[in-house]
Amino acid sequence: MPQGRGIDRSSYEPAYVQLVNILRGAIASGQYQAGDQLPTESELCSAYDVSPMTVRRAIGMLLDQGAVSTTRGRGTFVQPLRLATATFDLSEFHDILAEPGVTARIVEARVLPAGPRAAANLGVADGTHVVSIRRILQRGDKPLIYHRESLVYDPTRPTIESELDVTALRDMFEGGVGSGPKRGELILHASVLTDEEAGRLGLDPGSAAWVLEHIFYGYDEKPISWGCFICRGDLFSFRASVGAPAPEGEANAGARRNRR
Amino acid sequence: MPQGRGIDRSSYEPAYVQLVNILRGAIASGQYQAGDQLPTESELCSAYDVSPMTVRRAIGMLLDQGAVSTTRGRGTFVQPLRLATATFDLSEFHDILAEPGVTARIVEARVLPAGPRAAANLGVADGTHVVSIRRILQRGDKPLIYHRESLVYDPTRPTIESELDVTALRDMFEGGVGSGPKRGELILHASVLTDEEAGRLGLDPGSAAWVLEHIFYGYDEKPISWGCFICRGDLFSFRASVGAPAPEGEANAGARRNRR
DNA sequence: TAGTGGTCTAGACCACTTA
DNA sequence: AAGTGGTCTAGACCACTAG
Repeated sequence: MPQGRGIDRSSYEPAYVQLVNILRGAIASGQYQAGDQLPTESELCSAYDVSPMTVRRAIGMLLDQGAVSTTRGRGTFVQPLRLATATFDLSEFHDILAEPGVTARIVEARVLPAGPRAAANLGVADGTHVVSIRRILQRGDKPLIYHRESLVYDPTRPTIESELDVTALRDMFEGGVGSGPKRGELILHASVLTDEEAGRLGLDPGSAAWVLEHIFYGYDEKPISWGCFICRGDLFSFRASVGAPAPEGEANAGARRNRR
Repeated sequence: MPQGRGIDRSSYEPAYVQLVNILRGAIASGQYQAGDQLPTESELCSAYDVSPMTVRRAIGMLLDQGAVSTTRGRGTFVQPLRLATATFDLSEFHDILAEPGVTARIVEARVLPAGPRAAANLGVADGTHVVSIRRILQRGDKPLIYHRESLVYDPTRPTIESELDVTALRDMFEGGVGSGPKRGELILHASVLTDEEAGRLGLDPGSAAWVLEHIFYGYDEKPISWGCFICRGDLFSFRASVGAPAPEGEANAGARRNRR
């Protein structure tokens, strides 16, 4: 049983968060190692004088973090380090868009017949007219991201003008894409800049780049838009950690919920 | 209030899962749209005849999925689509390693003085001897991933031999890295193959590639290993979705075949 | 002040594993 | 048969938001 700490009932920190930190600390320090069994729920209940639901919630959080696994009838066991649990997010992109000096410059916006790839992805017949938008995200004069997008052309939905400024992109990350799309799929590719892309971004053709491809669907499950963000490989990378999170002594847990 | 469904107490599916599906369906169908307030917890309790904890758990899941946000004193509200909530995982790597015909071929394994980057990342003095391992992951004869790794040389820990076969890599994803490391950090870069890397992978120099860089730390918070997986950009991509997850009945059309 | 979600209690019954 | 985690109940008090 972890030593030296108990639950501080007067703390602003909920009991279940304290318990998570106690257990995670015991794992991080090697007191419980991969494969070891944690104390049973009832043991934890009596050891820390909390109710079963509180222990359950703490263990549930460790489960979500991949730190332990549970088997009904056997117990709770410390999980070994697994790369497969690592996840990457788009916070770097989001941070870029949130910066004050970042603007979007439209380099093309017109209605034209869809190419074969756009038609396939948008679920329309080859040659159907779609709205094509190309824009550069830049900080000052420095291009960061080149965005190409094709939207199904729907004259009854005049949202197009509102799609054109920076806030449209910012909203895509932060606040929602109009009220239209209900669901999106993203694919991240490694790529190398073509001549056109390199020209837009002011780099040499053949430079490393990310491509973040996206498709958005409406409530009817039909595609609304398809496009991709082409990002300088030298400016963006993705980070993740596995195992015991952040060695910083922060009491950062619990902050996962309730963003916004 | 969502219509037409109730909680089936005789189902193998827990009540809270059923409630999540009911609410998510109501959001996906547009019955509740971004910004709308969901029924309060007590309303849901009486509407579906379940206890507060069950409703709470269902809403907690929607919160984790980013589908709703909650504010104490105000209520529960449907979240708009936000790209920033998308996460990518390494399941493709994991799947590759799990395939039966995939093997690891050691192309180098020796003790040599650390270069400046390895020394810095491993936290040892420049020129300290480290174990350098380079291997190719291949399916049959086809190279998929080139892995370079440097391990701090510790004669007291003779785990080195066991690090050399396929299972060592598989375990890194699935089962854990020996019993040594406790924590790891990962960085994903977009890159372009150097001559040496291209030679190892049987591709042309300048091809697109992923580089997954990793550092593992032991219980003493000292680095144990540093290295990177260099992966063919044409074979790997990362997928994620935002908003209501893809419907069961496979309506995702062309999103699958697409590879830029 | 009324209503909301956030936390927590002290149990219960069940399915499952192990011996 | 004993012990484990998985689900669920029917409340409680609190902090916060709103009118």
